[in-house]
Amino acid sequence: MCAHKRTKQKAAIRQVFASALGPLGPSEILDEARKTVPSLGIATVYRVVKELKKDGWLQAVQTPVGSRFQTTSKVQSPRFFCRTCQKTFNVDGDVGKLAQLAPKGFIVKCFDLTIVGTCSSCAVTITPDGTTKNVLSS
Amino acid sequence: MCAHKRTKQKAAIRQVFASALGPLGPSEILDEARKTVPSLGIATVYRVVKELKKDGWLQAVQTPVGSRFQTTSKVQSPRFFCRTCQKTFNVDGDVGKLAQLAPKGFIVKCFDLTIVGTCSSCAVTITPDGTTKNVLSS
DNA sequence: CTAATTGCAAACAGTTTGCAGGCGT
DNA sequence: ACGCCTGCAAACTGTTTGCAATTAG
Repeated sequence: MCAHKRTKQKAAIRQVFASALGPLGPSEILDEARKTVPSLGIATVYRVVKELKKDGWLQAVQTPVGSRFQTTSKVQSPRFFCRTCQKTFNVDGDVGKLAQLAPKGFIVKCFDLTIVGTCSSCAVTITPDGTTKNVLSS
Repeated sequence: MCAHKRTKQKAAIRQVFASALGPLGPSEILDEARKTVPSLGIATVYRVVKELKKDGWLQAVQTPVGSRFQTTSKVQSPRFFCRTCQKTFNVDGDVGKLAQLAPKGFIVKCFDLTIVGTCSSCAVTITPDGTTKNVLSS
C-alpha cells in the first residue's frame, strides 16, 4: 500500500522544474506542464507539489511576490529578485557565515536570502549604435 | 480633499507596530489592536496597512509563512523565523556585504534575509528543578 | 484486479470592495 | 455640515478537499 505511481502528470511537472531558471509558482507550473499534458488540472499541480515536498524533492521559498517552489538541490542558493520583471534567479554564493547573525540560544537550520534590485537585462538596454544605457532613474 | 484623519483605529495599529518585536500579519495586528479598540474590523486593518504602506511608514517582508508587515525603519534588519512557534524576530546584523553576491550587471536595492531555525524559547524548556533541557531531537 | 491518481466542482481561507452609518475636523 | 473612516457582508482570488472515473502496477 501507499506506493507512489508514475504518471505523465508527475513526469511533466518534474520536467518543468528540471529546466526552470528559478523558483516557480502553481500557475507557472500549470502553464508550463500543460504544454506536455494539456488536460492537467490545478488541483493535481498542488497535490503533486505537496507530494514532491514531502519526498524532499521540492521546497518552498519566499519571494517578494509570494511562495514559490524549487528543487531541494537548488534551494539553499541565495536568490535575486528583479523588481522590474518580477522574476527570481538563483545566484551563486555561500551564506553559511550568516549563521553568526542568529541570537544566542537560537538554533539555525537554513537561510532564505533574497537580494532585491534590478537584473542586468532590465537595467541595461543595448542601443542601436552598440553602446549601453541604463534605463532606470533611481 | 484627501486629507487623512486621525482615528483611534489608526493610532492603535501604529502603536502595535511600535511595540512589535518583528513583522506582523493582518490577524496578529487585529488581535493586538483590538485590545485597545475592540470593535476593530479586519477590513480596517487591511485599509490602514495599505495607507501606511503608501505613506512609506510600513513595508511588506516575506517570511516562510507568508507576507508580514513592519515599519520601514526596521525593514532592513535580518530576521529569524522559528519553525516551532512560527514567529519572526528581527535580529541585529549588517547585511551590506551581501551585495557582492549579486551577479555582474545587477543593481542591488536591498536584502531580504530570513534565518530559519528554532528560537531560544522553543529550543529550551525550563524544567521544574531549574535546569534547562533541549526539546528538539534534530 | 486493486488502489493510487486525476479532473471537476464544491468548500475553504485570506484579501478586497460596496455601502450605510459614524466620526474627525 | 462635509466628507473621510469604520464595520459588516458580499465578492474575489488562491488553495484544499470530496468524489466518481481513470490508470499504473
